Amino acid sequence: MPGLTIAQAAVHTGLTADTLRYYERDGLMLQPVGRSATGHRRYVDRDLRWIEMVTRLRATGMPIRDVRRYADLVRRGEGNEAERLELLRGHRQTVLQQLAEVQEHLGAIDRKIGIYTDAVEQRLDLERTPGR
Amino acid sequence: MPGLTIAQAAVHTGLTADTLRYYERDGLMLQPVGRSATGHRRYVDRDLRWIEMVTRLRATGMPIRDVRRYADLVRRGEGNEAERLELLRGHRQTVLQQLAEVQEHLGAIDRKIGIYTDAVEQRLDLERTPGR
DNA sequence: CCTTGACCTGGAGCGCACTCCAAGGTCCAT
DNA sequence: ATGGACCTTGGAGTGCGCTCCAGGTCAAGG
Repeated sequence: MPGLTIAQAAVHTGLTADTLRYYERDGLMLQPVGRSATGHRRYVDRDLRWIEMVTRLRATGMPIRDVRRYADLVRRGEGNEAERLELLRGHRQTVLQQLAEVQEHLGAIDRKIGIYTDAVEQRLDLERTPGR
Repeated sequence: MPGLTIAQAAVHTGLTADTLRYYERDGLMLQPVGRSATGHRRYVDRDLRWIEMVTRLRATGMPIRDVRRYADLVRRGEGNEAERLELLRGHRQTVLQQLAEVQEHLGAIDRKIGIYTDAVEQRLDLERTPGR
């Protein structure tokens, strides 16, 4: 019987079995995952590669609803590459902006860390030379 | 009457008035925001600067509960700089890791964008030279 | 034969971070 | 002094993305 069980797919993708079922229910898969004779899901390569893409989109902050829109486009087959491109490029811009924002905020936090580091070192110095 | 009204503070901080009240209720402020004679909040400089720090922590993904822990430390006054440092440094590491992860995923998405760009351009070429 | 355990489904529940609302008081320009 | 914008509180509601659960099927091992 080819393909991975849902538990194996969970390990492989780093998601939980619950999340895999949820993604499928929610229309994020390109097609329903195949089933064994007894109705158990079998994840084949194509499924796993698609889940990897979904994971990348999610990990970069794309909402489920937009992942579904993308899945819808891919599912419809060739001919809408321009639309897919627009969606991905839009997402790219969003991510770049977020990255820049986070980096700026992190810079400010780093400066704060610098201040506390100085304060703590000064305290240590004082302790090292007691009697003021 | 000194300080900004909640509406003005909202504009200044980029948060909503509701969120400002929520932050205060949830223990994220260093002390309760001052009030006018009639009980309306007045945000002074110190409040606004603290909210900016909170915003930076939130924007870099720190959960409310950790911001509150940090606020608790600062509220307790001098002497726990080492603890604050530990909290901020821990957060810094988390953020750096996230940034790296997002950048890696974005790289993969960029490669996908490249593929679609090629596909779309090829389609355009075909249209430009009809009758294959 | 019986238990164990992996899987199934539909649906409820949860944690997070807000966001909104009702009912009422305040401010101020005309 | 009146209308309308703004503020107060406590508490309920929302959207997101899972996460968990009950009750059931099925196959394999002891």
